[in-house]
Amino acid sequence: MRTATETDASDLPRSQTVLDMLRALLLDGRLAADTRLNEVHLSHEFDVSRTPIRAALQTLAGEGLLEYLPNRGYKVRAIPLSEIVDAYEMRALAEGLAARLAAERGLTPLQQGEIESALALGDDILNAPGETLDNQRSAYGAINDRFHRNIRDAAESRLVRDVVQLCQRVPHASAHNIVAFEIDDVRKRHGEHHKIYEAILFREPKKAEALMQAHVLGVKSAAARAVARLEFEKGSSVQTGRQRQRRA
Amino acid sequence: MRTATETDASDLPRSQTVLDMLRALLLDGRLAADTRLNEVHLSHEFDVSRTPIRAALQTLAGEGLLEYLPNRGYKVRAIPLSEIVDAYEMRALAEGLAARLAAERGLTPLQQGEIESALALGDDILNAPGETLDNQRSAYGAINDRFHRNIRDAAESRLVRDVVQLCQRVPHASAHNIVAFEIDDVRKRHGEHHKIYEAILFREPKKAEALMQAHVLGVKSAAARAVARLEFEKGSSVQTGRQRQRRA
DNA sequence: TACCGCCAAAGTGTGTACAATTCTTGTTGA
DNA sequence: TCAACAAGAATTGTACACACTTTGGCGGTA
Repeated sequence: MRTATETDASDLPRSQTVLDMLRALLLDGRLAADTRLNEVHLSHEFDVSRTPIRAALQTLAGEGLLEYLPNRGYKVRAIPLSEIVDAYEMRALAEGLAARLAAERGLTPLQQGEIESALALGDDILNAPGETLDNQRSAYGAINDRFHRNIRDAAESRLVRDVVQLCQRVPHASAHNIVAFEIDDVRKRHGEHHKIYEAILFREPKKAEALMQAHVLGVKSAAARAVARLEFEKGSSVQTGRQRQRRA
Repeated sequence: MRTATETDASDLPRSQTVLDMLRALLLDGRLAADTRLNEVHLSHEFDVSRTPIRAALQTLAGEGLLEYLPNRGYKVRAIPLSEIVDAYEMRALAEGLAARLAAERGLTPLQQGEIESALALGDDILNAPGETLDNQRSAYGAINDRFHRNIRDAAESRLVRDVVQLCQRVPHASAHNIVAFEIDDVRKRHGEHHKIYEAILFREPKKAEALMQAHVLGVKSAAARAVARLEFEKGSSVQTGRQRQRRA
């Protein structure tokens, strides 16, 4: 998600590595909630001094992944389930606004090309007969990113970009979970992409906003279903392979 | 706006002062856009070492007030007018969501009391015959804050809180500008507060959300009118006092 | 036994020296 | 005159030392 050219208010050349690695750890949930992060320990772990460690921790606290306690350092913030749900609600509003602004301001030829190729690639992937479902889903993740990112870019609003980023940095609230979706859900979302693009292309701000809001909320439901399915499979039987195949 | 108890992912005891002073400078627009901030210079200015300065700068970059360039330090980010407008649009959505969530989850007796007293105080202030208009407006600022803050608290969503904070930290996009509003605008906004509170009290999420969105967008328009009026007065004549009185 | 205060250990907050990078400026050559 | 280059200055990036705060344990006292 993060690129080197992104002016991200992050920090320093060397700290960059530390920051990215720590953030990945947190987003993947590999660090338990309420775990306290010792600066000296981390500095040995990453083989740097405390200075870049502190910089990274401060940035992560600013992103809401860590909690800061004066004179007592940082600890992993516990994310309540409600916050993950809220992240989808908020993102629906923010990306809806992005779609509206994009429809108002119009697309550059480049953005238009990017989006159309993303849509076409999506069509191909979802219709490819030889591919396995898992391959289709994981390949679709990148396509999905490209579609949404180009619309956000077209909105030309830093604030919208920041808010979406804030929502995506809530652990487990990212669309990367698409790999666990039902394939029918992925198809449905892709169809919605087409409709949203049309609305933006035809300069219908209200329609684009409404469609995008519904789209993201649809993703929320699909994610909830995916989580419920995974929980069910984990808890009920060891034959997850058969169940996954039947339901997909 | 910031209190000591707020877990704000900011930073360190001593840096706190530096951070707050620098932020105030930036929000008031007292530092020109693209000004580069020299760490050594600032450390002499505030009579601390570079360490707390760096911490403050990093936090401010995270808040979007500064821009970070690797190996080249921080500079004041230029805020385009469109971003101020976007901040109101985004805040309308976020506070709308807050109102909806508050209506869904309900108010605590304490929040109910806070809001009702804010509404009553507002009624008193706006109806007080002896007060000057300027006094009324500045006194209303705190009331306004209290109303909105309690609704956000009732939403119990960290993300909503963060997004609103992000919007309010866009220079010139804060409701503190209320001191420049037409007094009739302030009266209108106050009336909307009453309606919003009713909707939340009667547990009407959709209605609360719609009313709050319209309310904040109304504030946007009022702010735009206020800015236009100030520009007009500044550019047209020196008799600002008489004009302000006539229009108010 | 329960409670209080003191002390030591651990860990964070700050200052500062030094390394690495970027910017400035003066010089040289065409 | 201008461009390219190089040396020096300025500025940021990192490491590390030390001061302050917090915390947990220990012993003494009621």
